[in-house]
Amino acid sequence: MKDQDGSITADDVAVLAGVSRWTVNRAYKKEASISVKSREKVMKAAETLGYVPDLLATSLATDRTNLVALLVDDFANPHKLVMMERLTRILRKSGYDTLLVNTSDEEDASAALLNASQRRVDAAVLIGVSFNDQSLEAALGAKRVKKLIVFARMSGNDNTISICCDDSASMTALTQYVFSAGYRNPVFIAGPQTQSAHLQRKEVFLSQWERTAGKRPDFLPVGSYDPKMAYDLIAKTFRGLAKSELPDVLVCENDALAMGAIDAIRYELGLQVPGDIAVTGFDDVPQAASPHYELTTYRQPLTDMAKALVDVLEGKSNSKDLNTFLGRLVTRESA
Amino acid sequence: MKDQDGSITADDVAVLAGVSRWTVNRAYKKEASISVKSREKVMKAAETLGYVPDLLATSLATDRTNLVALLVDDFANPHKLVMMERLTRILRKSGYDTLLVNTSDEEDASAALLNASQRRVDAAVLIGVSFNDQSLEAALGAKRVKKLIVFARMSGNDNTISICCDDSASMTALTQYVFSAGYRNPVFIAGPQTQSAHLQRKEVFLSQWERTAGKRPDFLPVGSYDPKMAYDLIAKTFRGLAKSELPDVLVCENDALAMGAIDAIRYELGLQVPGDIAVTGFDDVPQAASPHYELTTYRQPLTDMAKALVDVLEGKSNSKDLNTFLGRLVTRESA
DNA sequence: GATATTTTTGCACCCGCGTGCAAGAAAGTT
DNA sequence: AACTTTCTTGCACGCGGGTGCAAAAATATC
Repeated sequence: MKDQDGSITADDVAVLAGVSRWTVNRAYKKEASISVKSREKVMKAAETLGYVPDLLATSLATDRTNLVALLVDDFANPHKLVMMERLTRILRKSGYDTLLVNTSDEEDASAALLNASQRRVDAAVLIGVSFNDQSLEAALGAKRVKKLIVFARMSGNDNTISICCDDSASMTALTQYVFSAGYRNPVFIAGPQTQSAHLQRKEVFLSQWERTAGKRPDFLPVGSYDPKMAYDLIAKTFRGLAKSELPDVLVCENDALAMGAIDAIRYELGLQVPGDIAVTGFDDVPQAASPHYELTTYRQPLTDMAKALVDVLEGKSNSKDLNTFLGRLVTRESA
Repeated sequence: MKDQDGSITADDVAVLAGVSRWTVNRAYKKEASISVKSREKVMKAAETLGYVPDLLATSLATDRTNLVALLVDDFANPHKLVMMERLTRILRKSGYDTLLVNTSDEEDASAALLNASQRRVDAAVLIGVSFNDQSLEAALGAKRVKKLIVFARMSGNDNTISICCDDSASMTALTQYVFSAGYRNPVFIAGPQTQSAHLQRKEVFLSQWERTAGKRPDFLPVGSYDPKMAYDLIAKTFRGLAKSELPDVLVCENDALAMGAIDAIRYELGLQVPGDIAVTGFDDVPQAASPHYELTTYRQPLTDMAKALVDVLEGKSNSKDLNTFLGRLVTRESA
């Protein structure tokens, strides 16, 4: 029995179909020169044998794996789950599979990256946050990685393609909304301050607000996009302050921070949201819609961004301006 | 230049080191018979050239990819994020990479699965929920998948290895806790009722409670492990009922449902948790600890389970009793 | 110093499929 | 019918490395 080890090769199909192995493979190639008869014979034989072409061998021969490494380092943020779902689904639709690489452990990050490159991924997509320059550099150092893409985040590195929504436009919209809603004393809750790949939300908000309201707001950087961390920091920072010393709105860099903020305001400061302090987020994670948070936030056009990613992978990305995606402000009760 | 296309092969290293290609490869094999001198020469040459063995070629030759497909179909449950983090990290530590396969789209599920098998994954790990029998069957049909593992869930299929915590023990503990806390009128909030791979929590709870309190509780099946769905169903089911008609505790199959339940109780029924209706969950997702939920729940020993998974992958799993992991009850304010 | 052992190394062939080219078959021309 | 042109097909060789065995080198034995 040929298939006793469970693997049927093109050769097996070839003998059954009465053609050569190469004809078998041609049958699977869309634009191959092969007669309809042969293709049918092959396909029928393939079906009865349960043959499927081996992607390993194909990849080795073509130097194209149709594999994308997705580097994630921040599993505390529920938005990552949303991104993963969207990316894997859309990538799959275009024929790509996703290698999930956990880079949350600093030590293992470069090893994991090296490993992915040894698998000759067609591209590495970073949806992490605290990618310090070493990690990025390591990624670039792995020559085998043909493309390095920073997703949903700007990149300062030239060897990198970044696909993200227009932080400037989005934060401007948010700023205007917050201002016109009557808030006058905001504090910006920022995430980790990274160098290579970062968000511009803080800068945009601070300068936009200054331009609009005349004074530059304070900001509070949280060590990571973790609701708990935001909770603790906000509790620590604002506890015991008089009403007049408190901000009237916390503009948070994303929903993870915003949810921590809301909890802290309610359960540590004993205040109302939005009555005493309003809160805004960014991302529109599923939980943001819960009646408990009712978070005013900004939803990125993830599907479009993912499609742009596919275009980049297939080399048909027209230009470099992939940082101008526009999402939409989702206004709820929290501000 | 050899490396103009970015790929240095063992041959390149061989000429630099002045040995044959085979000696180069031997240098990378731990128990290979090679003189220390040669190994050093090779390693030095490899380093200056930046050589790393190609995993694609290795996999093809050895029929071992060190790749595990992780099939996920339920991205609404934050616990999935926790599992993914844990699994990817521990698998990586043992030399495995993870292929993330999104099977949430029913149509694409089998295609995705087929694709994974074409990559000759060493195993497919299901951490999904609504795997109906077709999906499972499809997975088994893909001969190339050497092992099929159902993680954190029982499997009725014999060709499948299931690694999960002891639903019986855990739910018994939970039942006892709830009963001794004085609750007498529980309703069980169940997830989708699947066949092949399912949880036994409902059955265990119902029978345990019957044994303890004398009467079999009602249960409410939710279409998916989605907080929103649970929210809507609970709102619809209990709205307008008199206090006496309401349960005093909702025992939920997992935290996702429990969080939806809590929100519904508070924001739709206008009642207190746990004052009017208490709630318990299962999984101990990060959000369960938030002051808003303070959810009493049960934490599975994910790390141990992941390690057991590695044992299975490496073929050194002693027996079939991988369903007896014990977690611990985490008691908080919600019940 | 010659022979027997053991260690190290090289090599042919294989994993499953892709590419470019040349031979063979089919279709089109006059 | 003989000859072109076009379509199909087969094949050598390559992708990068693993395996088992035999030749070569190093070491041990008497």
